[in-house]
Amino acid sequence: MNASSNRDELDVLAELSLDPPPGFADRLFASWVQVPAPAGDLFVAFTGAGISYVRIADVVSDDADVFAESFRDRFGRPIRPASKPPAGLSTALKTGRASGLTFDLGGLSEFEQSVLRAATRIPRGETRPYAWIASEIGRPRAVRAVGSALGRNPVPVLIPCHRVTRSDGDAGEYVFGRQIKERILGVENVDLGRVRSLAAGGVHFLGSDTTNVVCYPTCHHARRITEPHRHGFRTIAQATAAGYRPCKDCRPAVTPGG
DNA sequence: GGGCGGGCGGGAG
DNA sequence: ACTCCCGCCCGCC
Repeated sequence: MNASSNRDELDVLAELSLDPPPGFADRLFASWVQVPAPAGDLFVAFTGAGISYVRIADVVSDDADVFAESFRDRFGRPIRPASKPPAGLSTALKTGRASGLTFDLGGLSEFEQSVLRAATRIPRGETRPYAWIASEIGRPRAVRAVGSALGRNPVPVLIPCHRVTRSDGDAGEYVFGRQIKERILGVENVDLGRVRSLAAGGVHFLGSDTTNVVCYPTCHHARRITEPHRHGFRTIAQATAAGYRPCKDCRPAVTPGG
């Protein structure tokens, strides 16, 4: 290596560092914001493609540096504070609905993405069993795999995997621990204890004999059924045999075993 | 009501 | 490629 070729290489490097293409920094760096949410402050990371990573500040760490470092560990990419939150975030937090948000879920498998998409369809104040997700995505026996996929949800709270519970009314596992899951569901006004006591009595679905529609117990329609018209069912098969049809909103699933 | 086997995607060898 | 193992499960003994 002689002096002149060394000179050329330096020129090339200098050009790279002095003249970055427009938007280069924005493509290199992801962005983060801290926003208040009903269940506590959220750190939200996003790229040009959408929201890619969420942690609950109080639960993991209030320290933004810790969040930024965990993002870099996971995605191998730098991140810096954003001047404004991604479009639709404040609305999504107010309504508890993820529609209107764009997520960057690159790196997840098709199966995982379809599981997360199904989870976004669970309204605030309601829950669905893991088996419901499995049924929604056309893989009715992949119930446990659904749990595994939800366990890898990079954007918890915004994609509400906390609204997926065990069919016996137990909250089930959660990235941040089951206590946090129960706390968030409490904030969202879900009465899990009621689901649990119904399930303990063998009731997984509620129907109204005025509409002949059968729902999950937390469905907003089920909650409006007055006591004299309320009928419990162990399985959807039993409900349909009794002349009920599945609710079009909560779409109770015919479970493989029942 | 706890324990057990069925079920299935993903990651590690 | 194939096997083994693990996981936010489910329903039946």
